[in-house]
Order: sequence, then structure tokens, then C-alpha cells
Amino acid sequence: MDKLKHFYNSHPRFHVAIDCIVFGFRNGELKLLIQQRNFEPFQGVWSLMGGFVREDEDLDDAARRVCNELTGLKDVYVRQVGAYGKVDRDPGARVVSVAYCVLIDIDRYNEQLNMINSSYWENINTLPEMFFDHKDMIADALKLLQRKISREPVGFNLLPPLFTLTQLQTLHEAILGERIDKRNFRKRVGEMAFIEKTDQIDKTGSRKGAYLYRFNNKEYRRNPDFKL
Amino acid sequence: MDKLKHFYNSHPRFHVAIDCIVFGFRNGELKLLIQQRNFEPFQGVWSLMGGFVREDEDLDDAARRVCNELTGLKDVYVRQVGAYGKVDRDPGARVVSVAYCVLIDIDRYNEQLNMINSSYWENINTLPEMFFDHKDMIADALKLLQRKISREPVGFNLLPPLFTLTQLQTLHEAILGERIDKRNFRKRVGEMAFIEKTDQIDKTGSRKGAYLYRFNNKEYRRNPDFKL
DNA sequence: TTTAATAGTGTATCATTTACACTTATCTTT
DNA sequence: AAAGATAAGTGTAAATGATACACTATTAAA
Repeated sequence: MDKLKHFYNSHPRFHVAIDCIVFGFRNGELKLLIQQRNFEPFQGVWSLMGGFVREDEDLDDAARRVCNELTGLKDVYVRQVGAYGKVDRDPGARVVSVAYCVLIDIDRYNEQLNMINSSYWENINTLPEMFFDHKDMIADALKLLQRKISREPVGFNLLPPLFTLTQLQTLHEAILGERIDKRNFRKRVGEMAFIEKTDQIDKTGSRKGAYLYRFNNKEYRRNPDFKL
Repeated sequence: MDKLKHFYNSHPRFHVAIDCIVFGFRNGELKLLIQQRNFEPFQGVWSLMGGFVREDEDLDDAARRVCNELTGLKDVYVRQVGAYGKVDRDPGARVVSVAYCVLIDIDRYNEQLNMINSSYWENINTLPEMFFDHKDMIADALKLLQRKISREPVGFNLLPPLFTLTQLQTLHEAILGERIDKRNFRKRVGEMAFIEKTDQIDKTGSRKGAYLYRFNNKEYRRNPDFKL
């Protein structure tokens, strides 16, 4: 047993951090929640929302906790992007950071938190210079999201419970960075029974008004074929 | 500065390990290099090839070093799969493990290392019970490989410098776990100029003999469109 | 009532993917 | 020497999936 302890103790230990790439969608733009550090070290530098992993915490749980602390939200979509472990990626100490892609419905976000955390929503295309390797993490998280958006129903995590097809399409366009043909897009939507048309109409986006749709997860699990 | 140190020291530190999912291909079978631990703790349990990250080492460098220690090979294809950090995933201590997918040309592997490391090559479909979450890592690494094999020229890392088209096809079949139509496969190969036919013939695989091909990386970079 | 702005709808073409079977070359066996 | 066995090598037609494309409907504001 002593031997066992010695086996582990002979190896170094590192801080392990979580960095959250928090995506939101508003006004047709894909946005990222970033934070300006208002304390040393590295005061004033823009960074991702992060925190350290605790002793008694799984990595995924740590991501959910950190995310909850910074957004006030529970039950959000969280997926690991990868581990970042360059020796000098953090000048203060050796820190291995695990990045998580987080998708939230921006309407559920309490904007007052931006005062408290000195954070704000920045368009993904106009990000400032950022802390260490955070730009790499963002690029990797975006690639992950681009890969998933067309094959898995993850985009609905970025939309309110009821949404118009134009919103859904604009979301895909913002994530993929390219225009999509409206008729082809709607044809594909029509093939998925779990994207349900409601009888409610949204009048905020147009004079004519647009039908609101809803994602039915139970129906999706019955026949999980997603393609958009 | 003291404040800075205190900032970091107030957070826990963890062992960080590397686990290598080492793939090889022989006799039409996709194989994994696994190791039976011949020392406590957990003597006799099958596990992936692993090691601990050092203080002065990037994660990726650690993966290459560990991989080199266990296979004797340098310049192998190594890609991160992800970080695994359940609290009790290692009963001996809190260890966060970063898994790496490793592709090697099994012909370059010195089989005598299997004696030294008490390791061996096991078919991916007939793996024994394994250490902690190593089965999860393997599943994730295989998924990564399946995703890449059709869109990037990674498979050549599992083949000798000269290979027949049947070998290449069988490799794809082993990784994807499904049969592929020979004529369609060869049609696609024919569209990629960087898969070059040599005038050499392999007579070991058939009576007739088959032309040997070669992957030309320089040519690939000139026009990097891969689809198989 | 005219204008402006977004919602909503179907078809034809093109490109890609799939299915499919026989001949050739060589070694082995009889 | 002939027959048999084994893997290599080759092209076309049908089906499926992806893309391009333009007008009408509805409502609020001017």
C-alpha cells in the first residue's frame, strides 16, 4: 500500500482548469460570452469563462458547475472539446485546461450577470485578442459545433423553446458561415417529424408573421435521423 | 506576485496521465496494443499503454514520448482523443488522463518489446475486460478514426510505405466494420493523384500478384482532396 | 392604397453513390 | 500438361441525393 502511494507521489501534479466556450444566438448572430479579468494576474485581458476543477468533482461536473456559476443556468448542453496542456500556456503556473463547448438559450441569460462578471456577448467574428490559447479553444469548439449542427439536434439548445424556421436557418448560417437555400432547408426540416409546427405565430420578426416550431425530443428518440 | 502564487495554490492539483490507444493493422485485422500490468497496483489487469506527464512537457510531447518508450518508434501519427476525469476512475489517486489515438505501421514494431512490456496485439473486436475507463477511451478513439479515415489520409500511417489496393481496402473495412465494394473503392482511389501506382508487384498476397501503391504526401498537399 | 419586408411553396437538373459479374494471371495440385 | 484454385483488375446503368431557382401571400407602416 505504501508502494502504491509512492508510485503516484513520484509523479508531478498539475492544476486542472475548465474553460467554457459559451455560445449564444441573438439577432442572427452567433455570439460568445467572454470575460475581461478585473483582477490580477492578467487584469484587463479578455478570456473565456473558466474555473478550477475541485478534488471531489468529475471533469464534466466541473464544467457544469463553472458554467452554472457564470450563467446562472442549469441543464445546459455541455460537450468536451479537448485538453490543452502546453507547458507555458499559463505564465502563472502549470495548468492543464479542459475546454468545453456550451450552448445556451441566450434569452434565459440574465444580462445583469455581465456587470457582476465583467463579461459580455461578442460576435464570434469580431473577437478581441485573447488570453493564451483561448483562441485555439474557440476555433476547435466552433469546428466541433459545425460538425455536429448538421447531424445532431444540438442547435435547438441555442434557440428558445418556440422558434421560427427563419431563426433556425439563420442559426445554421451563422454557425456554418455560409448562406443556405431557403427552400432546400425547409424541405429537409419537413422530413423530420420531431420538428413540430405549432399553431402559434411570431409577429415580431415580420409583418406577415411566421409559424413557430418546437423540437420534440421524445419524438426524436423514436426515430433519431437528423440532417440539416 | 505573492498574491499570484496564492491564487494558484488555493486550487488542488492532480496527476495527469497519458493513455495511448495504439492501432496496428495486420492480416486484415485492426489490432490494439494492450498491456498486462505485471506489478501492483492492479497486477494482471489489461490496460492501455500509458504514462505520466512530466513537469516540463507539453501534453502532445508527453504522448509522443510515452508512445516512443513503448513502441520504440518516432514520428508516429498521434492525435488527442480527449480528457477523462471521473473522480474515482483510478482507485489509487486522483488522475486525469488524456487519451491519444496512435497509428503505427505494425511492420516497424519490434515484437520483442512485447516480452519486455508484457504487451500484445489484440484484435479490436475481441478485447478483454480492461482497466477503469479504458474501454471508453478505445471506443472514442475508434470513432475518431472512423470519422477521419474517409476524409483525411490517415490510414497510410497503418500501412507499410508500399501497399496493395486490397490492403488499403481491407484496412478501411476493418476500421469501418463494413464491407466496401471493390470497384467503387478503386474508382475513388483513381481520382486521387497522390495515391501513386508503382511498377512494383507484391506476390505474397496472391498468385497473380498485385501492383504496389504509395502515398505521396507532397502531391497531396498540392491538392488536398481526400475521399474514400 | 401603395410600399416594404419577410413567409411560404415545388420542380427540374445535376452530381454522387450504389449495385453488379466476368476475365486475367499465376501457382498448386493432380 | 491440364485442371483447379485464388486474388487482381476492370465499366456501366440505375437510383438516390443535392442543388439551383422565382414567384405569391400577408401584414404593418407610410
